[in-house]
Amino acid sequence: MNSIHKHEHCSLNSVQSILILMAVKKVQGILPRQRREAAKQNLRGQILAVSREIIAEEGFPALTMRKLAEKIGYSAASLYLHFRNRDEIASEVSRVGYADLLTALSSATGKARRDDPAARLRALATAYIQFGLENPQTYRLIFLGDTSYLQAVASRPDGDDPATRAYGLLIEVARDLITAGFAPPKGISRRPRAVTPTELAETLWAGMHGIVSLKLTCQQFPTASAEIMTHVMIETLLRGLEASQAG
DNA sequence: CTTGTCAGAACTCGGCTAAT
DNA sequence: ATTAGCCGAGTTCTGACAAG
Repeated sequence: MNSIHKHEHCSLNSVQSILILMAVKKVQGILPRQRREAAKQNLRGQILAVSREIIAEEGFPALTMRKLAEKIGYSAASLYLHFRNRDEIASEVSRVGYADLLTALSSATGKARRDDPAARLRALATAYIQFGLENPQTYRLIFLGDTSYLQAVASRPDGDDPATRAYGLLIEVARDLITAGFAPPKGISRRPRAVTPTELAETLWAGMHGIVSLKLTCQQFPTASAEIMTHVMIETLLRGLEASQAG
């Protein structure tokens, strides 16, 4: 017995019957499609979650399609219904990694006084280095691995790009430092000019990245703790900038 | 009947190793 | 030093199956 016949036993007028029929059609037609889509999204999320787990525990090279499939209880072939290839999974995991980094940096700089760029730089550098050391496999994936994943994140059609936003946060701090008078010496060339926020930001990033990557890749060296290195790097840099301002 | 999902088989490729 | 064979990995093809 179909839905129409069921409703014929009720004392309903024709308009009500049509409305109910439409509702039934909606439940039959659209809701299952929504359910399927929800299930698909759910599985996609599960694939990404397990991928992150594998990368966090064993590193990116350990993320194989067969291992991933085994862990989620499907065949390797099924993974290709949800992702174009392994690179697309890696790009998506990278994007989540950048998003986590952005959250850490935003949270740290947000706690510092807005009108104190030196304090914001200290907070940002500390958070960055702490993130790298506490999430070594994620850091390796997004900054020490294949740079094409960064490009993939930056060129997403939906514009969801936490990598560029994190970079923008660093440039913002650099700009505030310059505005506040923390200007590096001009004159590395014959035609002196003021350093740009981008140049200062990239130099700062090189220092922070240097500490994290040395700590992750070289167990014996450096011997100084990351905490000491961060402190010395930032304070030396700030004093240098202040001195250049005075001179 | 159509559509979407799944798994098994097979293909291709790169890295490693033993034999020559 | 070179080559053949093996192995593991990513990917594709194809047919079975279930849901609508």
